[in-house]
Amino acid sequence: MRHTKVFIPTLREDPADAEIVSHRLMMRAGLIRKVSAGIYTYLPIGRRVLSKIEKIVREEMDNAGALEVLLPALQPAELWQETDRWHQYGKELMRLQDRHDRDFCLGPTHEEVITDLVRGEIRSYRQLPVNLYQIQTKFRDEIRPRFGLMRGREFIMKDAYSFDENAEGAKESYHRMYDAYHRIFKRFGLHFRAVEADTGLIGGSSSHEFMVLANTGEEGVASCPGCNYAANVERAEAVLGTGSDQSEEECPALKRMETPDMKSVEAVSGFLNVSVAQLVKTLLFLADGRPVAVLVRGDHQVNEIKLKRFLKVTELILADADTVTKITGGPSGFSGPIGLKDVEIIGDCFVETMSDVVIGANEKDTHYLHASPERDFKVNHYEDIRDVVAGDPCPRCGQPIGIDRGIEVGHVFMLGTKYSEAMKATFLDQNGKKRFFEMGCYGIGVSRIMGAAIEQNHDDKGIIWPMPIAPFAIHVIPVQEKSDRVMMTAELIYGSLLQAGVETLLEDRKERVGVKFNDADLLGIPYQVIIGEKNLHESLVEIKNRRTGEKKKIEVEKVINYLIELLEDSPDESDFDF
RNA sequence: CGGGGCGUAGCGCAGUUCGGUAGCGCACACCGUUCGGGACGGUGGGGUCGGAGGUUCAAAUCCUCUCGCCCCGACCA
Repeated sequence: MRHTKVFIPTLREDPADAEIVSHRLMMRAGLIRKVSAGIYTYLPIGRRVLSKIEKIVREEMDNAGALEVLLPALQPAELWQETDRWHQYGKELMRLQDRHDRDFCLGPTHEEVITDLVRGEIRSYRQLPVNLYQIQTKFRDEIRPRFGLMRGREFIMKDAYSFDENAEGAKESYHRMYDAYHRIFKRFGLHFRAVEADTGLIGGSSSHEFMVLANTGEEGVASCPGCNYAANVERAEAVLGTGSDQSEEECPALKRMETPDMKSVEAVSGFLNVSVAQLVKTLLFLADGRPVAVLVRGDHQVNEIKLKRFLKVTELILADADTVTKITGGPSGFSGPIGLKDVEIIGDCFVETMSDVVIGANEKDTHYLHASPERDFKVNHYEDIRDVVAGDPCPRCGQPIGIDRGIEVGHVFMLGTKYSEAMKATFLDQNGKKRFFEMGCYGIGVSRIMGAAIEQNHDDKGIIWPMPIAPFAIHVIPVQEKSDRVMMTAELIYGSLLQAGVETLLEDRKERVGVKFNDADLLGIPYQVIIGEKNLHESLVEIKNRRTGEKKKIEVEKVINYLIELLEDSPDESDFDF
């Protein structure tokens, strides 16, 4: 396409309200515009990228035997009342009423609608399994939409739902989707990991998240370099490695120590000149209103999801300063397990292996030295309740694991019969017996992928698209638009590429080169063909690799074949050799 | 919902402390020069200062209410 015929309103300056890099670059490169918080318009280039993403998703879903449908975004309350999610979903559900005051919502997800469809149409095990998917706009009234496309109130998602006659079949469907997701993300040309994940509100027995790795990601991803273990840090098991035990040396007697104003772990460790790993911090929580003391090593973090699961509570709040004093008798910052009364004490497993530690004394400006679990204080339960950290042993093979940041772009769940039971969705099995469908659901955040791809692939000049989802493959840039020779060559190359089926953008604006080059780098089309008078005198044009910045001069007659070969050879970002 | 910040031209901002009738840069239109990394000169157009109410001779500026946006937190595919 010709630049002057496509609407690409680039911005010279960063928009004031865009914080993260993908948001800034999508605004600047003219991919999106904001309409309201968490609500965006996709401009032509943005829409092209979405189409690329959708095309790959469709091809792989179709290959995996899923069938595309389109479910309504506007959904009646009755369906949601059947599963009780009309209430459970809370304020995140966008609700509205029609002119007769009947309740509706804008779908944040489609389990209810799809289950309603299937229960009405599928009667026999002979019709199973079935997997239906759609690419559609979803609505979630987020507490706080943020990060541009990363957390919108309206966003585009591919969701698929599988229905099987039994658990084994459901497992098979799940694995088919899991494999399809691997192919999809590989084809996008993105670095990603599939990780074990928490099932959250959707429920079900098993689930994996697909994370695009980027250091701006919101999620922590623990993964093992030695085996294929990978998990969301929310869920990753923290295990004791060999050698984590302290020496058998006798621990000296407990000793009180003045620690004036030393409230934080770092302050105490600095003041006493001991490592933070020699401290045990005590955090007070209110678990459904009940006070609980939690012990973890000074440099470890309490994992509230694990703790919640262990305590089997729905609400877990870190106690405020007043509550701490009420529970422990001492000021916040000096809490410890010694002398705590009427409080359940949960210790992280690692604490059990420690001895001779520093702990708070539940008294202003005081800590204890040389404390040892069991000898000096009692712990009711030892449990894995902390976040894993880099270097922790892999729970499968024991090698030290690494922690990366990731952006969740896909999630697959085994749902079991949660929805089919709630909605009485049954079929007849071989014996003519009614059974509930075994379900699975599978989501891909289509619009979020666009943002995640940019988070992972950009530099200070702009976007660097992986070829498979780039809006165009080649950007043809004539330098001097007044030169007939330059313009004719540009038109020739542009025309030939189009004829060869290569998606090409021709820079045909009357702008200075600086503007053209800077906008080209901002747009991030993988290869730029730069046509200038100087090189043309020697019948050469220049090809610039946007990712590496590498430039190569090629003879005009050979450039089309050269580019076509280049595109065939480099389907993704990991393969950019000339 | 709690904490912090911001709404002035399409975009980025100054002006608000201390009231005096709105400005800068970019962008846009036209003319000329320039032209392989965001040019220069000239001319020109564009504003209910987020909205409502109030105080005042006079309000972008002070007061009250309200709407919107951004960031942190709790929460979440």
